[in-house]
Amino acid sequence: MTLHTSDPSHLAALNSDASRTDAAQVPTTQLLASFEPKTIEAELYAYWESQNLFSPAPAAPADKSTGRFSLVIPPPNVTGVLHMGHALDNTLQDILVRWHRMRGDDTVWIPGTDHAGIATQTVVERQLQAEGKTRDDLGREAFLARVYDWSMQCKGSILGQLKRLGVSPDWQREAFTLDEARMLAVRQAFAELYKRGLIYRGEYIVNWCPQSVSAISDIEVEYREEQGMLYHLKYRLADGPAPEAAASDSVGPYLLVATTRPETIFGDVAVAVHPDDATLKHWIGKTVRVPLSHAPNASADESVGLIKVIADDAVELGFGTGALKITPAHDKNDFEIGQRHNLPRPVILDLYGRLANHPRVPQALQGVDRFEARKQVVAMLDDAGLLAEQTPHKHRVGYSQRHGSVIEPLLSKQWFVKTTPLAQAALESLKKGELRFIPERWTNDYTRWLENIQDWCISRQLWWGHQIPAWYAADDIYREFPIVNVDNPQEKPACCPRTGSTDLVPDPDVLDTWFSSGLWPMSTLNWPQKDAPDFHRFYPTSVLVTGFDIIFFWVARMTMMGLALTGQSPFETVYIHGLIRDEKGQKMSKSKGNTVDPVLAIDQYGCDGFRFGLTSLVTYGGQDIKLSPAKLEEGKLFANKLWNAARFVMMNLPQQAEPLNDTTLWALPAEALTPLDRWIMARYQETVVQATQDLAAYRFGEYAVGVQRFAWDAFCDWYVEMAKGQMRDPDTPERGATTQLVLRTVLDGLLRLLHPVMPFITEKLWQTLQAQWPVAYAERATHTASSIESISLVPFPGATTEWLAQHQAVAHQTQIVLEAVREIRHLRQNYKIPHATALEVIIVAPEAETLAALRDGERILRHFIRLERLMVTPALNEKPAQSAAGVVGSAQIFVPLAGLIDVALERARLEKVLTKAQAEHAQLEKLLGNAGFTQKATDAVIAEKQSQLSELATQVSNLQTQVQALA
RNA sequence: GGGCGCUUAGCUCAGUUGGUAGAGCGUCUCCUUUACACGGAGAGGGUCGGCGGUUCGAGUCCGUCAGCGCCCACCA
Repeated sequence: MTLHTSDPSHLAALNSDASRTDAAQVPTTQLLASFEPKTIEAELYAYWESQNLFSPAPAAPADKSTGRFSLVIPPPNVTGVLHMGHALDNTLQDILVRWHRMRGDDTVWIPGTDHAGIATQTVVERQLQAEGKTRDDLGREAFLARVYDWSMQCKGSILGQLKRLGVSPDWQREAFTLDEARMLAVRQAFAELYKRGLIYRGEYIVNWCPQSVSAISDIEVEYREEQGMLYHLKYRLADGPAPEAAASDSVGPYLLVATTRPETIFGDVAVAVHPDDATLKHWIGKTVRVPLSHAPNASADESVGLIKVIADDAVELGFGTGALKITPAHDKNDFEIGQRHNLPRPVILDLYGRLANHPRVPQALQGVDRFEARKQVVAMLDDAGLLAEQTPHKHRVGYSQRHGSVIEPLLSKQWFVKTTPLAQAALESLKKGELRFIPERWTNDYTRWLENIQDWCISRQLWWGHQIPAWYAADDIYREFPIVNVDNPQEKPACCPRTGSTDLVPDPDVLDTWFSSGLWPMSTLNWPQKDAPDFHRFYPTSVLVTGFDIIFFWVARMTMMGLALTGQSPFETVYIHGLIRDEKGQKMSKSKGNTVDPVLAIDQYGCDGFRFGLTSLVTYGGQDIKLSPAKLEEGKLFANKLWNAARFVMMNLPQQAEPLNDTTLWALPAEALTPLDRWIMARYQETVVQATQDLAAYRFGEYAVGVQRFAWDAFCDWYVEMAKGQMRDPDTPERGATTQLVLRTVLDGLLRLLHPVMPFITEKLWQTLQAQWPVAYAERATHTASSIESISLVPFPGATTEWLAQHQAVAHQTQIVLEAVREIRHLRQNYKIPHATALEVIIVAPEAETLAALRDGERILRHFIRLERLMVTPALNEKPAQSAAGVVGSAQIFVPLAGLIDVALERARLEKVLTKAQAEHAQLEKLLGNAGFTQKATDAVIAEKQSQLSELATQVSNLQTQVQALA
């Protein structure tokens, strides 16, 4: 079947095919005997997209009672590849979105991609490198054009992969963190925060990545424990003997200073000791000489190497030598100490991580890479007799998360966000209950981080990104006086307010990618554009679905920015799922080579099977997920099962033009229904209730597994099997039509229950069923007035609680019949009675209700068990001899097998069952005899225990009789 | 140094207001019955990591110990 985008209904084709078919011959026989996902996925997705099925109605519904559901996608990197984390994240979002859409909520899910500043720029720079060029060769404009082109090229690929997942975001609203609309938001946000003093420019220690030649933020640094060296260096008293003249340990006095980074000694401006350090106290105020400061260096000032010993309690007593060298430009802690003591801060490393051409640095070392310099400095120190000791030392080294290069703390002038007030607002909002985490425990991590937050360095010395909307007068060559057009952020400022100069140059730096990501829930809804209807209609969003790894990077930044700029938390709920790991529980990573490509998995298991398998692994506690192919395989098998169940139903349904109302079945009088009809209907209703509760509580795994159990166990294994009998029994032809009604109605509900997690197969089966015998729904999803025929737009099943209340007891009684079937099957298997042998079965049920249920269920028993003779009686004068026996509730089952059974074997088996029943009985008796229990337990619990006790008592006595009969 | 998570059947894991345990896979047995062998029927298998406490009652709450994993933190 070909789909034409202009064809309003692809069902039309289906219907017309069907109408040409002979009425007796149903079109569904065209469905293949096994489900082949590939044949339907692309076709249906194209159909959905062409019909704009994922877009909400043009305007918000006037009816205020309609629910609202909005969420934004965590935007994948535009040049990235879809991984399993995306697959899980987006599947869960899609489940929510499809569910809410079916419920008729005003639903939108906004898709998009992230420009991923450093990551993307790096890749393109590598491409250039391969061509023997640098970004400077191209120039800023040409380079950006090239990155942009490449990004757009990649975007199609990642979005295409996303579509393979069958997700249903509103593609009409697709956004990109670096597009025009998002740029408006970034500039507005920057200007507003700047105006309020929440963004500032200043010179501080930043994490410098010498490889990307840019600053990065604190959380982009990853610390690894490493085995390094701790060097003890001799800082001689300045007025002691001339140092380099006599390189020997005997020359003193000197102060021993411990450091892991001897190459930074040239940036030393002091040595600090703790004011209470008894052994070193007397050094305070003395002047010492920085080692090697006399190394040949023509330009060196004689006084340069002379530094003071100061007191500061940031020095940890008892660590190392007790003396700390202070290098304010190359260590955060030293920077702070330097500030307190008003010390200079010479920068002795350049932007590429080499020792700089600085007068303090010996000429021989200038331009030498930091790690090479370290080796050379150590050698020089050793030669000069200034290295007292070197010991192995474990310490943490910062690496760029992105590049893997060692991060250099470096004094640098950058833009920062003053985060403390923003974090404070976020914490208050949390306290007021405007935001909640699921699972709740993530609240702690979020809170702790916000409480200890550091200012956020947002400028990057890159080209790919949002250029910082600040300018400088052309003659302000050190960029000391930024000019931000706070009142008209989208425009370049007219002139410098200080000098009136109109010759302005833009700040060359760009913003951290997370700055624009932090605005995502607002910017995608077109904040701050005038009259942005989406913003008013969908902000704040309902839920954010993401992994815990970006709570700090992204979630916290969004809440801070959202609260600061709109006064509202950008979302009400944050649902945090676990990480997908490989089968051994290891994190998936490209370098380990243990990644699973979701697209390949979809090819292998089918999208629905893949989604189902993945979802069934999701736990409420948000545990990490070990991805096992077996689970995906199970999903695939389930899809196949569903497909075949539907095939069976369709093979047994008439071709009918007159629509069936979805309420018809539930209005039938009880007499029109068989016990198993009522049983499956009750089980269906229970499943609807449970599935709805699970989805509402974000229990994705329970939802999926719960519906699966109903589908497979209840519907397929019991009802469909019984339906065969009900439809083919010549004695009760009237049952056939009712059974068809049950099959059609329950299957329809089942498909709708599963649609959120298995969109393709349910759509295909639903459409095919509709073509054969349409169902008309009492309520229709309200989010669109369109007449598109899709399961996405019909209501998610609602429970008919009155019906359930009325029939539950009967359904429960029928359960006993099914248990009897199981017990008899068990006896047959236990005695290895061939399947072909018809059995004689005697059931003794003294209890009226059970007796009635078993008598009503005779057809069920006869259908599932090959019976020669069946007797259901309240009492028996004489116990059947030579019988296999069993108990179900208060009833006894006998299968006389004269001469066939092994008396000893049966007796042993029964005794085992008896022992178990007796033990349980004894425990219950003890419990009920315990005054503490009867006084404190609730009535309901006591009543339940009492009924269990009486049933067990009956079973015990029955079993005892049976055992005796075999004596 | 703080904080968090996990430890339940051979394997992978559920188990949300405490009422003596469940699923899937695997194992064993049987069945090609006209939706599906990508299937059906049945069986076996657990002192819920150790110890202690609260309680009439604990896999479930508290304490403690052990093992595994993760996050955060300026000991040079």
